[in-house]
Amino acid sequence: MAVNEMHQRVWQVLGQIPAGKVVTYGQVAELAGLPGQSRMVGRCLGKLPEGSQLPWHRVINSQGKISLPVGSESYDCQVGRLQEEGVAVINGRIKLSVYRWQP
DNA sequence: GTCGTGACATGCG
DNA sequence: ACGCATGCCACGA
Repeated sequence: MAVNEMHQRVWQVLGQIPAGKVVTYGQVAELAGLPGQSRMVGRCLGKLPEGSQLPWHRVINSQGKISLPVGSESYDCQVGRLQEEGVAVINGRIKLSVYRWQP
């Protein structure tokens, strides 16, 4: 089944994201070889184990915002980590023009 | 086996 | 800038 393989692709892409940078779901999907299937990326992250060690917090939507519900632990965790890595999060928004990782 | 939902993206009004 | 509608695919009820 290719599902497992595409998950692997996604994990690998996440690992390539440098600290202090962020990427959109579409970007990850494209790098993973799944153009247009950004939903799969998001679904994968949701299924991600807690001790996966993958920098899922560097993945945001095309609007430069975090897709998680505001007030949830994941959201808070993501924002905190991003800010620690030097990413400015203003009003829950990130400047993609500055922090977007481009390979 | 069908239906609805989801950590999305893009286009329109 | 914002909300609504459509497309894409996998998964659970």
